[in-house]
Amino acid sequence: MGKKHKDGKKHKKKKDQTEYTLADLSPALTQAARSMRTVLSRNLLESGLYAGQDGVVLSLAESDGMTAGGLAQKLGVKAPTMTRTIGRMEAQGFLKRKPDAEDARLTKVYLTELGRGSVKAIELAASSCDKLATLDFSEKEIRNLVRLLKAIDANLQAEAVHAEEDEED
Amino acid sequence: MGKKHKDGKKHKKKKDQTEYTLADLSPALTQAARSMRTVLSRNLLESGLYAGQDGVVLSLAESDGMTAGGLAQKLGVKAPTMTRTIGRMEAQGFLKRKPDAEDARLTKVYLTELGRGSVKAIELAASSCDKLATLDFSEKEIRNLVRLLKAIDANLQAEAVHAEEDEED
DNA sequence: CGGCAGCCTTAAAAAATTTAATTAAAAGAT
DNA sequence: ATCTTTTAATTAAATTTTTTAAGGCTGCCG
Repeated sequence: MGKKHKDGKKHKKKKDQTEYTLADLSPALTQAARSMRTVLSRNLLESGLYAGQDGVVLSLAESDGMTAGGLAQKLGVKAPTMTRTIGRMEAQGFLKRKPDAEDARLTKVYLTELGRGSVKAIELAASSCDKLATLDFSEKEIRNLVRLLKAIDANLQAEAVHAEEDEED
Repeated sequence: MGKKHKDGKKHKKKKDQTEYTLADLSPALTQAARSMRTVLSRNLLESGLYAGQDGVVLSLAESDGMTAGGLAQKLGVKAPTMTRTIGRMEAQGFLKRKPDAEDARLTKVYLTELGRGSVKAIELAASSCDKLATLDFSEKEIRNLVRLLKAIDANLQAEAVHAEEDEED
């Protein structure tokens, strides 16, 4: 039988100065986000947090007492998903629910001591992940990158809202 | 529609020139990717494609005859997931499997006519999405953005592989 | 007061992904 | 040359996650 050589196909690193175009954006973004989430999830495990929970803690750290719906909207998930996430996190002791005094329909969410303590761990986990991801970036590049990512989200969400209105039958 | 002027004279102490830091990266990336995928999925529906399938078509368009495992690795999913995706896409007529002549263990995957025809639709859908996302970006910004995203993925995947080796009990 | 609308939760259903186990084939060793 | 080990893909089972639909409570307004 013919012998099989399997060398030389491991890395195709010949695209050092590739001219990326707009068409490369969505796959690159998807891939980067997936890798990011993989590493971040692993880092978060040590804090007892699961994927998706970090955003809740950070949102509350920034503005405690957000409503469940507000969190859902901010984090881009549906209401039941947020309910489940909040429920689990409440069971884990990271936060607690409290009905709003003025409007009893609203469920406001507050960080507990544990939750507030976990903020640093999350930031550390995220920081570690972010640092690894941007090892060879300049600070200016990072600022620009974040700025563009936020702009992308804003541009797309404007359209998403528009399309949502279309769904009304 | 859209905002032409953004005076931003609210009594917020944040001006337009928000100083983003490394810590803003992972949430921004996650959010942007989610919004991107939401819009892209909606665009792809018209081609009969579901989420995750576009990457397969585009990979094959770039290099037809990839193995199932190669696709899985490239797209960052586990083998069974790729098997299922390929199976569904084969049933949909977008591609076909063919055992490798030299190594019968390998399943090579080739685009069909339909699959090859869908490339343009995917690129169009992605392009539409990408354009919307980067409405107000310069071309230079886009190139830089993609370059950085690719670098992020590369940096993180290096670590992901490393950690995978750690898992060996 | 009674109906309507908003917000959250629960329940049920659907989908997707991961782990583990199976089949098949190639490479290597005895 | 045969047997063992390793690699690739698939199948099966189970876990997890997300979406849709329905229910319940509250505030608002006629």
